[in-house]
Amino acid sequence: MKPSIPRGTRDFSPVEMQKRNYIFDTIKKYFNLYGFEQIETPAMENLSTLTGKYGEEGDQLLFKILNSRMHESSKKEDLLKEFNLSLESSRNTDILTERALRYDLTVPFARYVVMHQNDITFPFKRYQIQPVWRADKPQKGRYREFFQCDADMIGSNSLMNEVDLVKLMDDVYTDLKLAATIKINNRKILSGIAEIIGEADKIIDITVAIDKLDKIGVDNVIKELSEKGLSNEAIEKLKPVFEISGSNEEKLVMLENILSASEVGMKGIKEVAIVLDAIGELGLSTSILEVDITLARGLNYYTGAIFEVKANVGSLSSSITGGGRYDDLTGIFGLKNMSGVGISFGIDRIFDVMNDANLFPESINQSTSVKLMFVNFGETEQNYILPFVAKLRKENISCELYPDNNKKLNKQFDYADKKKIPFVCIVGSEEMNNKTFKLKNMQTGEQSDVNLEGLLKTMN
RNA sequence: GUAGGUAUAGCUCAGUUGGUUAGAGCAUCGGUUUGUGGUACCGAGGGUCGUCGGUUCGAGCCCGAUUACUUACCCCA
Repeated sequence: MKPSIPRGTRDFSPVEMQKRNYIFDTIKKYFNLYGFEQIETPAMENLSTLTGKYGEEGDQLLFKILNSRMHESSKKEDLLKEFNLSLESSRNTDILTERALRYDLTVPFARYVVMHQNDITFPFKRYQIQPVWRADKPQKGRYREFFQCDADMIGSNSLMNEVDLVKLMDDVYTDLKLAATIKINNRKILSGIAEIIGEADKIIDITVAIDKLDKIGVDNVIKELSEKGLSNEAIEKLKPVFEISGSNEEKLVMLENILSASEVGMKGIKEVAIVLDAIGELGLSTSILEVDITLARGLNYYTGAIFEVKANVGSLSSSITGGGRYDDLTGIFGLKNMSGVGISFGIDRIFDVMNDANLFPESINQSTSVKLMFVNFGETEQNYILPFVAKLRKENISCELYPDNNKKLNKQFDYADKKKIPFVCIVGSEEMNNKTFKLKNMQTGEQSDVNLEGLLKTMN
């Protein structure tokens, strides 16, 4: 049998893990620094917990888990009926599937908050670093299994949380030496636009179309909108929105003119302005903060600020971080008035960008931390060396004894070389008699006889 | 869902207008070197050419179908 792994999943080599951990550690460092506490939730959730939270598209991308032991069921007729129905259209039936793999970390977090509300002190700041699964068609920068690094604060309406998150993103990307543009928008502005032109129910079509402005141009966007059933006068009213450009402040002024009659819209503008002002005071180290009214984000649960980060380097055009504010995600689970805001770092895409642009420090291109390998000549030598290995390890020196005692020396040296182990120690009968160690520097090729003291000294 | 590309050794890939026994590099193993790697030289093993069917005297190559992988659009981290 030829081995393979499911499409959209990957194995990670020691070198890749070294690089991934470099990103994980950096993100974790700032999560802790900003006061977030770590939690974990199960890989699978009840299907009912997940459905309806991500919009139609998201629901289609859920990896559902087929119920087990269906062959033992006493309701095989019902099973068969449901199965046939599900061949006709997408449907979720408990009798066929009642669990699914998590699609993101935000909804499971909302579920967690409701379930553990008595133990939580609000506002609650949590972080979570775990894989999520989406039944998407894989392509560049898109995987079916990938890690998200989420930081959310829930139980606070303050816009200072948004400010904190922008600073956090800037800190992380500055530390990673990855030039990034943080795009910010607000769902209330989008609602305002839809309200003003009198097509509140077409808000998604409108934002999707606006999003394509720089890709396909004004004319094509208008064409697409009229195909979606937008009236000509609505499109006329929408035209000023297409013209919005300039600095962040200029954009907001233009928006104010357009949305002055919309209460929600004006509120959205004000929210963005407050965040911009605060960031203006604080300053960002390397990232650029940009108001982008075309930023829509499909996830249904966002109600306020929306964030999306793109790398300024590399060939990946998709976002490497996303997030926003959700006012009532816990409501559906029975806990009202719990506004939350959060962001999610997409570590796999960050990895791709950094690898592409050669942003990893040289020092982590090594897979092993082993400093010294002892050559293994045979059983006698092996037994003689073992206590020294233990001693070195007690001194915090990472070392190993070549495990097989019947392999030729060139084989053993080859192993040390491939693993990039910097020192090899040779102990045979001669060295045992003289109580010395023959130590070879694999980089320079130099070789010398030392006693135990000398060995420890060189290794430290 | 729509549209392209690819499939040949463990890996990365050559393979001419269809013609004898399908090749290379890397990797593996052995040797030059039984106590010395990274360099060099010599040698060995490893293939139902993704699968099924068709055209042909003859198919890795041409045609059809199918599966897997991959890229773009949509959407997303």
